[in-house]
Amino acid sequence: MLDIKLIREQADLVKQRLASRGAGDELRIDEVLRLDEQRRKLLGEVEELKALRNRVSKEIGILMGRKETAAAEAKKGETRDIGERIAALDRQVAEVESAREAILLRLPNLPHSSVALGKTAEENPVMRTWGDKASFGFKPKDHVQICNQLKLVDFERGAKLSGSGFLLYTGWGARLERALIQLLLDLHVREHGYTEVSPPFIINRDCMVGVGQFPKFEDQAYAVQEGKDTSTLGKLYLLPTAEAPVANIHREEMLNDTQLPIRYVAYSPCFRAEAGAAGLGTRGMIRVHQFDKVELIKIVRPEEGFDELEKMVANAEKVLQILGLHYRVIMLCTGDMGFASAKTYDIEVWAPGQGTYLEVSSCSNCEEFQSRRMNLKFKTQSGDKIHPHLLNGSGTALARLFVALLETHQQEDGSIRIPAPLQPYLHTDRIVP
RNA sequence: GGAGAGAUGGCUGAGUGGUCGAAAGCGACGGUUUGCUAAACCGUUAUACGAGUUAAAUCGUAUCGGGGGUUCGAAUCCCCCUCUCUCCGCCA
Repeated sequence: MLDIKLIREQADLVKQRLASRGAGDELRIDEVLRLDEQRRKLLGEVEELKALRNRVSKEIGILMGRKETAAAEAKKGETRDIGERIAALDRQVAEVESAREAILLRLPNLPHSSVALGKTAEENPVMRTWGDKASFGFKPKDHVQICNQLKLVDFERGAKLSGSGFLLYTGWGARLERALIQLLLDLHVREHGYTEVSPPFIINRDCMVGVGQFPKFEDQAYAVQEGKDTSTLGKLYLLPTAEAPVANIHREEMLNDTQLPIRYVAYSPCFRAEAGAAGLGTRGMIRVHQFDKVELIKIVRPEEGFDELEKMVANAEKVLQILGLHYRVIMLCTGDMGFASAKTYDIEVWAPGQGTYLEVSSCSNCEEFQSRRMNLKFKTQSGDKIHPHLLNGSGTALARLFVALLETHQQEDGSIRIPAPLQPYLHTDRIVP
């Protein structure tokens, strides 16, 4: 959520930076300002009436104490109708306030000044690449062929269980997936200093609003119901990313400066309805409704936010480096950035069988956009209470990593060479037909 | 799922209709005293929104788990919900 004070005081700046996203959000600013002004005007009126009521009530109390009942009754008559006027004004305030809130919750974050201007993904600058595209002395297969031949994933039966876009990992495939999760968690915990957490996979609405997933992208989530009746529960949702629960761990809290920076790493499955992407548009494991991911979350002082973002990207890159996978890091331009982010780097891994780069990580600094939504603050050394920066990054998504790994390390004989760091987890150096 | 108990400021905990934003204690912070430390003593110690100011000061409103109601007035009475604890049932 954007700071309403910033919108009030620097409306032109806010409009200009929203406009750089190219989604037309700047057109809502004047409406916000109008509602905000209306709200303050109504607040002034109703608070004045409440002050009057409080004053008279207090006098009545004193009169009652002195047993001057008649005088007290007279005063009651005086204030009786004030209550109705207050109630009416309160309703108006609530209306205006929720209209204002509805827009504010749907306005995306302002892109950071260091972000490249652009409209589409074509304009995302490449920051760096690592390694080289794998070359083969034979015709490389794509991951679907490999999975079928080595019986790593049973696509048909996955669809039988849950529908298209759900995967059934089998045999070495299931073991490989588990080994990767373990490797990634250990890497970030032991070498990068993150604290491992394991969140619930079913989360409430507040988590979704807190990270900016809701209300704008409500149709992307799977809502769950308990049995027949959810009337008293409110809706719960399958997490689209571990970011949603983990970033919310300290929601509504006042942290101490000494607690920062906080770094969490979590494994979770991720559930994406992908509404509007009928049939998902891709075959195999590239785009599915459920995939595993190891997620990185940081809560940091604002002045450290962008340094910590660079470190987070480096942490995610390390995953690909130790697995010997060629990748590139791109910066998302203003037009391609996600809703909550002020600055985002994507890491794209090379998948030889696809002949394309696949996004396996997206690392963002959301600045205080999310911490304001979730009322998360910390007390600085000088005693100020301010919102910390919240960062999230994939470290990394698994399904596509799985694809790149198979396609990169496939051998002419149909086997898969397992990179050394993964071998202790999988207890083999090769997956053979 | 059933029965009961509870939710108050950073923490413990008092408060069953009227100067209660809230006693007391602890903690924290500032000060005095002190050879040093400790102790003692004095003081300060919530958040949000709005008005105000260059900035403060200051003023107003709201907040005692959340929402609604009764009343001139609610931490206190009524209703609904959530969560925590204890016991029973069920269960991995």
